[in-house]
Amino acid sequence: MEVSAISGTGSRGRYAKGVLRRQQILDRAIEVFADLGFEGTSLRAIGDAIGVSHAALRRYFDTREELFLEVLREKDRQAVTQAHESGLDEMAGFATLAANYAQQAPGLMALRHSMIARALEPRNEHSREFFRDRYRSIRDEALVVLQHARDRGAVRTDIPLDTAAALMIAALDGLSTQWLVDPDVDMQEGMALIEQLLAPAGTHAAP
Amino acid sequence: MEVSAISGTGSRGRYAKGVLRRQQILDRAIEVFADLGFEGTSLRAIGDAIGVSHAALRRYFDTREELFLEVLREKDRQAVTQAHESGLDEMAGFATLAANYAQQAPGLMALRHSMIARALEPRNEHSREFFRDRYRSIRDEALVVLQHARDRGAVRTDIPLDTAAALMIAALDGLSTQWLVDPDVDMQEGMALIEQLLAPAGTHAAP
DNA sequence: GTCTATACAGGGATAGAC
DNA sequence: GTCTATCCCTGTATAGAC
Repeated sequence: MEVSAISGTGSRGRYAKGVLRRQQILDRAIEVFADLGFEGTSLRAIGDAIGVSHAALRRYFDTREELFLEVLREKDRQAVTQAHESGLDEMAGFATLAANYAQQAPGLMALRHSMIARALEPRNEHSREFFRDRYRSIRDEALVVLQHARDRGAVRTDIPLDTAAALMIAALDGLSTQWLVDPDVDMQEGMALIEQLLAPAGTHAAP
Repeated sequence: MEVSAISGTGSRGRYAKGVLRRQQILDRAIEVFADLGFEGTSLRAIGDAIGVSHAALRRYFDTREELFLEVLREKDRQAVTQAHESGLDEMAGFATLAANYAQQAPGLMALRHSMIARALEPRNEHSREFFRDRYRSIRDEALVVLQHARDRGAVRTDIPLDTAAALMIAALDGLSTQWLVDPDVDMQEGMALIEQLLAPAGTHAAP
């Protein structure tokens, strides 16, 4: 089946169908996850939602673990794109914006939680490395934001910014956890507080 | 309920054996978990470690989920007892002490992570309520510590302490996560920073 | 290349014998 | 209280149709 996905290129992608199928699997996986949660999103459930057998999924992903990791990779790529487009790295109040972003996607946060839990299994170095690298990456991104903020005089100068970056990511993660198990928890409030704490003495967050 | 597991009372507890067995299951579960992780700690694996079938465990715990929740409940009780004995609620630098405590028990932190992930499943309200209540409880405890610290002038007065309590717990959780997937992350450093941020301007943490 | 059918080992839960 | 046997589900793996 020579299905050309990209119109206008003129080059019939010989594996275009496979590429589309792969993307379809990832999309359906997220949908099924939203309904049935992590445990419920079995390979058979994903296959059923598409109309193929569970064995077919293995043409595209070696393991279920790898399938979910790819979901997370894709969401990360989308988030990076969105952040750059909206100039988030230059924007003040990004901590509360991050909190708001997290609250828009509770399913995604839950999936991350489930996958991190699996990454802590003794023989799952592969997933553990994924999250190790991911956290290093987002700490670096947070560090850049903090440096820009300090340049504007919005962050106190008596603290190590790399530690502050780790702390901000940690606060976001930890507040997400509390919020996921208890909707009464106000993530925005918590992230606003850490922004206030990071600001120089006598400064208040600008609207 | 004539349960008497404590020697010296003179009354032979009719269910003493059952109580001991129950405790034995919990103890072995932790040991097996340390070796095999969460997935590996199946009811059959725990049963094998004791010398009974997996079905026997159901006399003491309705589900595997409940068994692990009881492990966490017990660890929480022990932590509260230890904290009160060492007067932790009066002590300065409790954030870094908490970080140190977390690092002493990576297996326990991993177990909590796995159980929280399961608590996020759509039809697992029971576990979700457990963690919701647990977080409310430890936020309250953190709030008391912060109030005492403020009374001593160790915490700035322009922030809401209940939000600060949630933030400290979140920081501890989030830093734990980063440390679990990357031993290079320094939890103490992160918790020391949030202590510094909470201190009034011009104050430095006393040794 | 893509997919179905099938088999396998292992999981939690459960019923009923002893 | 503990057992065995069983049920249905899971992820993984392979063979072969088309």
